[in-house]
Amino acid sequence: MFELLHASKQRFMAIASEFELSPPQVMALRQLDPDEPKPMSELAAALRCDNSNVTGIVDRLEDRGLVERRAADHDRRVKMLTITERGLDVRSRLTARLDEPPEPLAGLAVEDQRALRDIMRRALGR
Amino acid sequence: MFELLHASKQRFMAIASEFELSPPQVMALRQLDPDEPKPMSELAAALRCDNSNVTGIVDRLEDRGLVERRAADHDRRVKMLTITERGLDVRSRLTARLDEPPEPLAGLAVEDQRALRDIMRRALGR
DNA sequence: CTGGGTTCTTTGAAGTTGTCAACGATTTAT
DNA sequence: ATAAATCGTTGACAACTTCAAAGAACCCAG
Repeated sequence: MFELLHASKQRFMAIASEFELSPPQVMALRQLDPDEPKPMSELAAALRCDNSNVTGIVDRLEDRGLVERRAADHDRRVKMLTITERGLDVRSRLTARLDEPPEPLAGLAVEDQRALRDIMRRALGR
Repeated sequence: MFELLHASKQRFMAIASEFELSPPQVMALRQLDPDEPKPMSELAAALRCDNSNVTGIVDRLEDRGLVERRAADHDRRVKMLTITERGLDVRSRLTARLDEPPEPLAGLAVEDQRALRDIMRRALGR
């Protein structure tokens, strides 16, 4: 189990660096819904980290033109995050890459893959 | 899958902070064999990070008296890492805690757990 | 045995992540 | 209208990470 987790982490970081993104930046991009702008605090909650941390992460994503801040209509304190066109392109290639079955699992028999999927569903409660 | 990884990471960090250790410190302690001193470079390889990185991590473990550096007999350049008595105590409690089945998996039926174990073995080539 | 190249660890600089406390702007409740 | 709560930012600090460069020790000619 530990082994698998470590391998997955390595894979994740390798894919992240393919796009010259740090792991938290990938997580942020992943969380951002292309159709639905999301406030900073919501992203912080999804990432389970402090609000002030998200400030820096978004700063760097914005510097690369992948994300945009915009003041919300209903409350000028909150900043809504939207993905730019470039961000969308990166995001889609990134998620495609991440959704590929990881190498150790890809070699499994189809029946094993199905069994694994079903067990996972039961474990996570759906 | 992603969900499970994220949950596992949270669990790992929670257990690490129970012992007031950072994740890399836990990884280092885990890698260290209580019976067999290991050189810094070997630890760096196991952790898949730069040698210079290990210096700092071991510094902090040594400050807490969990680990000791000792010059190797055959080559005074290499520093062998040994676990102190306190380190051994922490390490054993830590691994015990980490080896407990994670919550989402503990609730599975015994047959599912076995099937999962078998599939994992096949995936990792045993 | 002496010198040059190699290897192991450390140091320093730089960048990212992470937390906490404090602040400014804004909103909400009294 | 004033006070309290909320959102994002900033600043301080600690840890991790990598890279380049240095120091110490080793090894191998010559």
